[in-house]
Amino acid sequence: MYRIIVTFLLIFNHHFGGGMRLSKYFIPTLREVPAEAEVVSHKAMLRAGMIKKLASGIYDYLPLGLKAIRKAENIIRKNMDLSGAIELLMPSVQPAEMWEESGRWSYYGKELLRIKDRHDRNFCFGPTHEEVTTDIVRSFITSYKQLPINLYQIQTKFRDEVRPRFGLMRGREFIMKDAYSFDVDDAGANVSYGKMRDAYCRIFDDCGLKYTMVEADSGAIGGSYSHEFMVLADTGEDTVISSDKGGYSANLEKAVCGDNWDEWKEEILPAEKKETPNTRTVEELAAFLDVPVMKILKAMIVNVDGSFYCFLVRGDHELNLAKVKNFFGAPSAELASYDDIAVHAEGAPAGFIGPAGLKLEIYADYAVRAMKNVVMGANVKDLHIINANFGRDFDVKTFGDFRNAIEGDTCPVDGGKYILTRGIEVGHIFKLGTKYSESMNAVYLDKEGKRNPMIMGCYGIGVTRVVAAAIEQNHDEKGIIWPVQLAPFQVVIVSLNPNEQAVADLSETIYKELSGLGLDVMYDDRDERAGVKFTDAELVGYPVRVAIGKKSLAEGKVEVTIRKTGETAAVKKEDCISAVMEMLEKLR
RNA sequence: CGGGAUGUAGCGCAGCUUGGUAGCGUACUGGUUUCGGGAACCAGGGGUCGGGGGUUCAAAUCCCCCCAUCCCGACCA
Repeated sequence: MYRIIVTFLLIFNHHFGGGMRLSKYFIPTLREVPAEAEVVSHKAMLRAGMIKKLASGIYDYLPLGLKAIRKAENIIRKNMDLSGAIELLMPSVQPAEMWEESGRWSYYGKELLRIKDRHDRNFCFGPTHEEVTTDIVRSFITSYKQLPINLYQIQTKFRDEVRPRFGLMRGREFIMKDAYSFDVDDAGANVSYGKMRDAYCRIFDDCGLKYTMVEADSGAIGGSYSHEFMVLADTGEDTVISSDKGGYSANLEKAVCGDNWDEWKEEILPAEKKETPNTRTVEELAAFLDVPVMKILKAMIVNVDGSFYCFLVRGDHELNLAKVKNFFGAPSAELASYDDIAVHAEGAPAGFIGPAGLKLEIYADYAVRAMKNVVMGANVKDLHIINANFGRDFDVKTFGDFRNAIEGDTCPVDGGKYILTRGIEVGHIFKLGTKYSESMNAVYLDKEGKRNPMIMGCYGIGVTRVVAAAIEQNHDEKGIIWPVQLAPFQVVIVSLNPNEQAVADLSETIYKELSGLGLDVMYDDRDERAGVKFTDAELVGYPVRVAIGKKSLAEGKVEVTIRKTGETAAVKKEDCISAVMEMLEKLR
């Protein structure tokens, strides 16, 4: 019996925790930051010896980095399994046929890394796995009785990003958890979606991260919905819009702007032409005329899938092309090129375009309707019209929500004021509908024996990005401050005088006891000076540090320190284990 | 893809203008002392100066081409 328990403990430790001696481990910390790193998490991961760059956007995961990645993966795996999703593993290299079938071989641009095998057949390195999953499901699932099903994997992906940057934050090769659900009908798909939403909340809670779930743009794929999970960090690449009343949050592309403007209380003035040489930007124009930027009517010519329209927004607002695209239900919308402007703007160069006299349909943002006595382009170089007014001087076909929200806007959902924060997109869940099931013929027979396409959802988490985001959110000038749940090692034992027998013995004892409890313990037994060990410990970011040295040991004590707060307690050596456990508990 | 910059020892940098035997800091190896907050001294090892071509008696340095890496932009006229 005893032997069985011991065996179990050994296995348990091997899989779920255990100790490591730093003298026998591999954490190549750097004293100086490689010049290539710009953002906090990138610098910290390089300095802490977690990653090494192999090529642009492609990194080695060194042991410490891999440990953190595995922690995140295990939290994700546990919650995915709990939600009823089933893990499998699909190939990273995929045949072009799959992608031709779904129509994405030509649609997907240069981000898709295409490769050929020795027989000159086309393959790609998978940036995502809708096609492959759909192929599996259509091969084996034919009846409503086998549905719903949700399959997921944790796999290395490759996207040949235009501009990889910020280390693991936007790499080309990265690790992703992706899940795909298949349902018999819309209601079922909504249930599957809800389960994933709940699982994602649990995952990011379990990771110990501060995050928010926001409504996201669902893009051109179906009229369904989508949510993003954002880890909040000042250094985030994305803007999160939320109402200060807490009733709404969304990303910038999606965040709704209301038709809730009061008309400006101004007397209507006669329109007048003004020479405005070299005022290409709104700021230059406003400065030249000495009027506020918001009095300027910004006119832009937009190429919506080959058709051209003019869009008007207030000078201090920005046009949101995603909203334009969705308004027309078009696959693409972009600002017109200079050549196209020359054709469609009556010869006026960019900067002097105005709605009056254009042979294009004019659309305007809601905020424009409230404007009075505006400055607009005269469609002639170096000429603007001041005191122009809607109805008298220009017309608009339709007003709509066509702009980016800004701080202080009134939220049309709950009436609060918009607040902008920065976030890092770590998860995205998506109701796909039948896009892939229809193009790839993933159908099932219902109770009546009729063929129906399955309703799909897809759900992604950037595992490596979660790790980077955790650092971005939790660090100080000394280094990383791991949330306990993601920490590669929860505790470090720093032996300050490894050559003193008493110190070495006690370090050894405490090390064995803590690792015996299933904790991930790093024992810094190196023959290094105290300063080196402390600095490394802070850089690597162990949540709890136990310092054992002859000075405090002379009084029978050791020091236990919390990385996050710097809080240190000198505890009796007998109480060390319980003090560590207590601190770890407090940090969870 | 456009603009800017950089490439010299593992890492951080100088040298380049004005061509003439490749340097500093740190890291690394050996030794002595030290060692509870990145130790001191002594002695060492380590370089296709991103690659190719050109000019020259002579190129890290000047010229041309290429490559790589980073930053900014590629939506606000």
